[in-house]
Amino acid sequence: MAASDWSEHVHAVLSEAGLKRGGARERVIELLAREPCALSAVEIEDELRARGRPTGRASVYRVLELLAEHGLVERVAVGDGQTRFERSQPGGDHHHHLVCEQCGRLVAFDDPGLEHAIDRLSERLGVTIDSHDVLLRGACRSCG
Amino acid sequence: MAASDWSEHVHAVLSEAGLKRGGARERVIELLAREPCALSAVEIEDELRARGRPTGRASVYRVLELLAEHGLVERVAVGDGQTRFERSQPGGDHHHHLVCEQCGRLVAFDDPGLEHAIDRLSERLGVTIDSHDVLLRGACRSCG
DNA sequence: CATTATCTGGGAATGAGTCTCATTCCCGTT
DNA sequence: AACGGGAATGAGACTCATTCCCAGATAATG
Repeated sequence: MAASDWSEHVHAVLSEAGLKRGGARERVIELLAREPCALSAVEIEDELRARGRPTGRASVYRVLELLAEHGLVERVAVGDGQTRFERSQPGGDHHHHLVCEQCGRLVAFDDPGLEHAIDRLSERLGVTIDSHDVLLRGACRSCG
Repeated sequence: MAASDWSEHVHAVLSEAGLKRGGARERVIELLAREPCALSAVEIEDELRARGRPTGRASVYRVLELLAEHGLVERVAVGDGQTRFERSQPGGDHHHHLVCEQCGRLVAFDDPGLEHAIDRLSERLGVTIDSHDVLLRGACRSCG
């Protein structure tokens, strides 16, 4: 899904939900569309200000919350005390992350074996799993 | 590993590292030894005060940091804005958690299949994995 | 028991995230 | 094009976990 497709998809979903448009929303969506890397609310606020489009903190958090509610972004926790957000893949596809302890870079990956193991786990434990997160810590290929 | 064994192990490791003893340290260690469930620093501070052994906030955080550095406790992030800590198992054994979205309870589990999937992943991606976290969100057996 | 490095705790500082509320904006209706 | 009401926005106060600072207490050692 290209950035522009994602952004169109977002607008379609939000309009479908009967929501109006607004400057702050457009700006945050546009930024997320162009920067697929996981961004924190603070980074988004700073980046928008740096681009000469200052946007209220409350609005940034509101937009992120709204997008998350509609499954349009995913929260990514990498263990620094901040919540990061990145646009989610279509069709329920999702990936996880490796945090490189040397360079701090975030490496995305997906793995059917891992997903399968989690599915089986759900049955074994007799619980319902709505969602899951996996975070690896280590050295990325360049640093390892 | 029984609680008392863990507590002895902790004292052995810290003494080996040439550290002195102190009241705050003893109190936090004792509490963690008896309550294997993942506790946050705030909960620890409150619980100690409730037991009539008030302990400075800074000391609680310092002890937890110290124990974590020596691999004696593990940080558990469940996505509320707090870091939780629980005594770590011997021999590198470890488990993961399911957060019940209904009752908020934390359910611990382990799964060789999951660990295996992560091991293979390391090879497939060509990266070194030092540690990993898995967090499931869903409904526990009583709520599901 | 003197010495000294370590430990402790009160409180101020920090920083992410939340809340409030007055103002502004969008958009269907007139 | 003007209107009206609900939605969206933003400034800043606020919460709350965590960190920092520093002066005073304490444990181990000789």
